[in-house]
Amino acid sequence: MSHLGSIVCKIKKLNHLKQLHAQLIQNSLHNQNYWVSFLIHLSTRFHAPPSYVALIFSSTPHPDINVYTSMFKYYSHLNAHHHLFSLFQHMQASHVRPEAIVYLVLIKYAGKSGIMFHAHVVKMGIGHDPYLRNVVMDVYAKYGPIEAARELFDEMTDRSSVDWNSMISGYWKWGNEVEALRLFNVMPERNVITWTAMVTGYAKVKDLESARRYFDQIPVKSVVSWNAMLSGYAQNGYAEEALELFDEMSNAGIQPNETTWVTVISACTLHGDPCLADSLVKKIEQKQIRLNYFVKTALLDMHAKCGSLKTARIFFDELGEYRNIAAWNAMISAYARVGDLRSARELFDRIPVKNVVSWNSMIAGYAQNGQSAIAIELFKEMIATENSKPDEVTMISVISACGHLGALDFGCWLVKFLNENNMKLSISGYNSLISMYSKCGSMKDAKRIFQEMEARDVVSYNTLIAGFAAHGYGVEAIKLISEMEEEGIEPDRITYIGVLTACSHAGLLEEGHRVFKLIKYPAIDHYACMVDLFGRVGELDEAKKLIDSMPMEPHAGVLGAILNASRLHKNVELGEFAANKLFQLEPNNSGNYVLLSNIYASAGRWQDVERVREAMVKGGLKKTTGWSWVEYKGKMHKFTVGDRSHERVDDIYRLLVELRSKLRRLGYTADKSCVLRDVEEEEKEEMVGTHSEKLAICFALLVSEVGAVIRVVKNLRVCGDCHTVIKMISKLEGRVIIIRDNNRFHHFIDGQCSCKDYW
DNA sequence: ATAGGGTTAG
Repeated sequence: MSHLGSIVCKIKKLNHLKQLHAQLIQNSLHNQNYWVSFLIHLSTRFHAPPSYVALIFSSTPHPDINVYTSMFKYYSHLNAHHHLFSLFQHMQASHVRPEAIVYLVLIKYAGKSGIMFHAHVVKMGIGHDPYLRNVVMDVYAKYGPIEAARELFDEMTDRSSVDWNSMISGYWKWGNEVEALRLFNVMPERNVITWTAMVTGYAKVKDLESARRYFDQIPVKSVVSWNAMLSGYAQNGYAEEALELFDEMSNAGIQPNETTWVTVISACTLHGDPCLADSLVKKIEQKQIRLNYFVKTALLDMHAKCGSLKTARIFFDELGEYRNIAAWNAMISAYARVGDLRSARELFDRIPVKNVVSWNSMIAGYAQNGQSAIAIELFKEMIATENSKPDEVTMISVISACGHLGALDFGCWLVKFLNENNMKLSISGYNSLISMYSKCGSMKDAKRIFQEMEARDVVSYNTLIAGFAAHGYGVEAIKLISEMEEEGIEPDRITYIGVLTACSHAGLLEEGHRVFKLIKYPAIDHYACMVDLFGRVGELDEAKKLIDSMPMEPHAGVLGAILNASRLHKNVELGEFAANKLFQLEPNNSGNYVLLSNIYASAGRWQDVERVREAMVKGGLKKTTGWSWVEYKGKMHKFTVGDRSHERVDDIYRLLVELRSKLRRLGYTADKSCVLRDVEEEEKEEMVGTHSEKLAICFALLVSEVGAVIRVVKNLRVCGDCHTVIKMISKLEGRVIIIRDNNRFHHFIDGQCSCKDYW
């Protein structure tokens, strides 16, 4: 027994705990309630793995209330709420009568669902226990309704500072700054916890000056106060201030704890400076502090974001059983960030219990790596899964994916979903809607959302301007500059790129020039826009002059604008100049070869056309063929060249044949391009749908029998043949057709396209 | 025993 005593004295680590356990088994004491609750208590402190703790518990023949209480605390520590409830049922089945302390732990840690035990507490007549009473009130204050907390608070005749502090934090939590401040001012006795709650509260509403003012007034700061201020800076993006405060803290002789390290590591991550991160890791190693899984997860994330993915993975693997949901999520988003969706998905599928961030990381991963359709599929899976409710971040990713596909029907369904689930959007949420509507070709809705917003930021304006630019609404884009200045929002680099692009697409030379002069320090992209503007309206000399006057070397954007202008205005010499430079800059871009060969073709220089084509083949380049999409009843349909995989393929090809005879009857036989040529030359049905665009257009026609507007959305260039088909459909059927081609929109009405320089 | 601080997603 004295040997046991010496072991108990030495317990400081998980290993010592296991030694004690082994010793207890030797002495046959391992299943006695006193020792079991002691072991579980230590397991909580030393972060023992769940499997180990479960083993200790299950080998106890008749666990008493103390054992259960220790287990409740252990599971609370792990955030394993589901275990709490099954354990409570287990306890009731074993006829162990719950005491106040059990309810306290249950209510406190089971969070929102824990409050259902309030009724038990009242029924058992222990509702006046000062600790339990505070916990009930605190849970109401945290999870709502806060009015219920206030009722309990007002009923109390003997309020402690703990009760006051719970109410103040509660009001902050619900964004009620006024009431939090009022209680702070009238409470009889404030302590360091009260002050720290105020610091956190102000940091939460991004009022860091007030937060700092309260922080400076704290008579005796605790390490938690320092951590609160540090995290206030870090969470609001002030990495430098956080690191400065950390120095101040060290100078004041305050020992950082694990939470401090987690906050400081996240500040370094935010700073994105690998050297800084390295020096921090060394500092931590020097101090030989014990790293809990929180710190390890923060380090994992730091390496994933500004170090190496390999090191991050090492941390992830090392965490083993302690791996928490944040570690899984950090690793998934790390893989997604570098485009390794397979590794990301592999981890995602292995997560034991996913949370909303897991779903969001994976959905955003797909959305940001050009897999919009899969992103939407995963979202549908998410809302069909129990216990996984999407939040604003989810919706922003899905709305963005929807915009990339141009799926307007599904976009409208998402808006309905937002309303039905009472989801409030922040400015960025509204911005994503503006972008989605613009990309789906519905500027009316984009404008409506913009006007409905209570407050806008620079991104709201930039998004709407980019939409106007894509649709060729130049005047509207220019107007927004003055509107944003009236609202007190400063235009930035992106704003001017948008407005200049809009001027360019609308052919507004003078207006664009005036806007260009407003820019204090034009960036290279602004020059590219101006070159494009000069080029499109045919002022090729001015464009060339601007390039020569630029203070920087022209990049691919500038030269691409010149090449495109040379094609539009059939200028061989300038085209050759730009193309030769572009071949050096972007050897793998087949588009430049195609443009140059088009220029030669328009000048009738067929030998040169052939030469460019040969050079392209020699360089191993192929003209890229792509996919076209059409949305029908919220589902996207994808087509490619000669595609016969669609379920309504027979209908589609029949429609194409009908369209062909209709065109022929009306005398459209010898247009240089046209569908007819394909058929008559080859006399094969497969050739009818040589281009994916044609198939997509026909499908659109087939499915939108009622609608007046057909939206065809695609990523690649519309070929001459398709252009003819589109024109004919719009004329024959009297429909408006909107095509997204090269990220620009072309509105076809009565066989006319709104863009002057389009084909 | 009860109140204040921490990692992950757009």
